[in-house]
Amino acid sequence: MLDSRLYRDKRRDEPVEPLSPELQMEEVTKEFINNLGRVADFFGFNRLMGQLYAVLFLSPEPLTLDDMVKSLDSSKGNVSINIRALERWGLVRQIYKWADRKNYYEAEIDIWKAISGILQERERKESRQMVDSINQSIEMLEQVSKEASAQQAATAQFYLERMEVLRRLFQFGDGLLDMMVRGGAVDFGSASKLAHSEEPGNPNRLDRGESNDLDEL
Amino acid sequence: MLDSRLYRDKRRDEPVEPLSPELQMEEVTKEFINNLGRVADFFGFNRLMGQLYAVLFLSPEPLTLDDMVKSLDSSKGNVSINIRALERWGLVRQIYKWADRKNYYEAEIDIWKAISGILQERERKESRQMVDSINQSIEMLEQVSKEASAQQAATAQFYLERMEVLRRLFQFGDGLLDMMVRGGAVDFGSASKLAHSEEPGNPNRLDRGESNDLDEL
DNA sequence: TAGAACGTTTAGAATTTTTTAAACGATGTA
DNA sequence: TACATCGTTTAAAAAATTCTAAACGTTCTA
Repeated sequence: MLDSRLYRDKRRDEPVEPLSPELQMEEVTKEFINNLGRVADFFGFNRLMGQLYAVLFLSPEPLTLDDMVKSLDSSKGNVSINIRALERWGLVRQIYKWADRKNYYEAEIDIWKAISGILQERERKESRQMVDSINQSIEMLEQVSKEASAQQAATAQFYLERMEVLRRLFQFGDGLLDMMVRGGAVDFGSASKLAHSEEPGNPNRLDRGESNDLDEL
Repeated sequence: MLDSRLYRDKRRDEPVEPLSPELQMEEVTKEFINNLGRVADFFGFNRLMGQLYAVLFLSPEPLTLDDMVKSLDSSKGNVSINIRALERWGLVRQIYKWADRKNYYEAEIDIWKAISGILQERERKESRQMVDSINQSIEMLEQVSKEASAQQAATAQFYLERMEVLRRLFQFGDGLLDMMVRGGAVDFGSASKLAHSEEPGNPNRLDRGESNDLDEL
């Protein structure tokens, strides 16, 4: 898809004629746009969102819709929709210019800020949803294991054990996300113990007030 | 999609007639399968993979292809393909029974083990790819900023600054993944500084040998 | 008031992903 | 040998996602 002379496999050492600076810049830009497109896909957004962010990220000045339509060769409607999605995620912001009806956009360069927001609003939502659902299930299973026949109670008990494993995992994940957003510290030494149901003996404390040992969750 | 009596909105307090233990177990199971399907989707797999894992996760004995086809009401081909994908990711393993031609499958219960593998092989691949590409770009831009006109050199310089920001981010991410896999500790206090180009003054050391301060990457 | 410039919405087209049903090959059994 | 069982492959269908081009409403300008 990418027709790049610069990024091709270096092992075949064909003579690489030097490219003009203009072309080199163009290659760098294209490669970058492609990459962010792929990354966006990977993270559950879509290619165009990544590409739009890339274009803005490499632009010294804010750009208009039509600027972006041109540089990405996409349609105006598509760009309009996706740029607004980027805005909602805090990855892009709008700039207003005096006496200019056009909307200008620029990339949020403090990426960590944007990522924190995404983690908080998207990933944590997911983990909480899972934990909540599992907790409800556990409640129900405890009910069942009392009321039901021995046979059923045994199954319920089995479910309970398994559910508990997953609950720990997702709570671990949620704790991790929380630390990422709030700037705490996390020790993954405990993560490998997630599958086992023993109580944590002595949690490994870290040396900052903000830290959090995930075993305790 | 889910026709659940138990998980419906509790705020409308219609009288909830008690369900039989059988039905309760069924509800719990369905809810769980649905949830893992959604989660799998969220993480870039697909719904069926999550559902298959869920079914195996809640089964005391290993199951055959046809067992899973029945409990998920999917086609054999589809299950075959997706169960093998799960196998490749280390989320499911095959069990052989003597004098039985059928293949039996069971879930990997030590989930953290499986997740580590995924992080190592999928997410880290992504981050490394990005870092490598950016590094190549930076090299090229440094070239350009020497050879080119003042005008072009200025643009190259601008690109360089922006690229550096992203390089830091993805290296941070890669370091984080590495710590997750290897069981180290990570301090997210430094993450918020990612966007700024100042050198880290005094890295916050953590109290275990395995720890790693991401500023230093 | 007419028309241009701009961003959004929308209906449908194009593309990608997921699913199915049937064909197939391999292995076992009567 | 004939037949049944089992898992994989495959071609096509179905579903979901992404994209486009045109219509539209607003706002500004001549």
